[in-house]
Amino acid sequence: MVKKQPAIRLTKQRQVILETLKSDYSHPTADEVYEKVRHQLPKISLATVYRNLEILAETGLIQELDPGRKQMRFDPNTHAHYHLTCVRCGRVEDMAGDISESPMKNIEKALGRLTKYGIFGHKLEFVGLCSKCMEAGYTLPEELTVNPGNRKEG
Amino acid sequence: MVKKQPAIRLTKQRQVILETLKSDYSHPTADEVYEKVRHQLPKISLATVYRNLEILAETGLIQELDPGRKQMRFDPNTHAHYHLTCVRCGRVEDMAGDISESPMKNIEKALGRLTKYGIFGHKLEFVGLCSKCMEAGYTLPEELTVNPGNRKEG
DNA sequence: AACAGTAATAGTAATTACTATCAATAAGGA
DNA sequence: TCCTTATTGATAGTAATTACTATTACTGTT
Repeated sequence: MVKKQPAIRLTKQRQVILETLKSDYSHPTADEVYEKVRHQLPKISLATVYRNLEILAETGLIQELDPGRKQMRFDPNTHAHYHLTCVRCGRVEDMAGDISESPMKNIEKALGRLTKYGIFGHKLEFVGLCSKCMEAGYTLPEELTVNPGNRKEG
Repeated sequence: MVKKQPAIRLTKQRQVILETLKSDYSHPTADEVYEKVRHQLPKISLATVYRNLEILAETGLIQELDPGRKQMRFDPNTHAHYHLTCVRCGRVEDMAGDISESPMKNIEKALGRLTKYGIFGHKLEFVGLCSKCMEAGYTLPEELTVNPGNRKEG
């Protein structure tokens, strides 16, 4: 006898949140989604947006991104792909072209043996300044001694 | 006439924070550093610890890590190296062996041309369960459709 | 050694990005 | 339509960090 799992209801709010995100490839934050959704549902609560983004991500309908800043971002594209994050403004873009997955998978396997971790994936983020930030006069840091992905962003 | 930049004073607090971290390769969080430092300086303020960790990281004496969780971590090893994060307990380890940097550098260059970003680095994190979490009975997620680095950690 | 200028500190309030709680509401099957 | 319970809006709470402020203490100069 398998316990029946709770049905996921298709509420108006959930529907609008999903539709809004599905047409937005800017990798918005939760509050950006909230602002957009409010045009259609002015009374929606921010908590509802957070709750539904989490549920939609768990269901696999959207992807939750953690670009190494304080805010999560959300992506309607659920295929495995890499992102590019601007260290200054936080903009996130899809990576053009594709980096082959297989050599990384081999590295994962070797690592699992070496470290006794159960490795199940990796996260690869390229960081830099987007063209807008460069146009605004921001420049690349001159000297780099450490993995720049770990630098503090402005 | 170049404006003289403010001198960075070597206070007792700063000294103890640096020494404490330099002998701690567990990649501690700010509050873990705070607890350790308090043994020597019971009256030190948490804000002082945060402030100094930031300054030390900016100065390049230590490295600030963002392992994709809510808390920053700190590393006395300022050489470029990769880390391994447990998605469950947040433990961070140095990656054993070395992954060659050069192919990644080539990818960075190609990406810069493609995207018009000023790419200056990348961040590569392997994620999984550490041996302790596996011993405690936690298992790897069965099905993965997306880049697992973006999954919500428990 | 006394002084001036200012970097740094302790203590605490404020902020940010969520996350939990809970009474009221509304899907969706019987 | 009725009933069960998933979901909602409103708001309080939380964790990690950051800002603020009065006070303290270096450091170079007399």
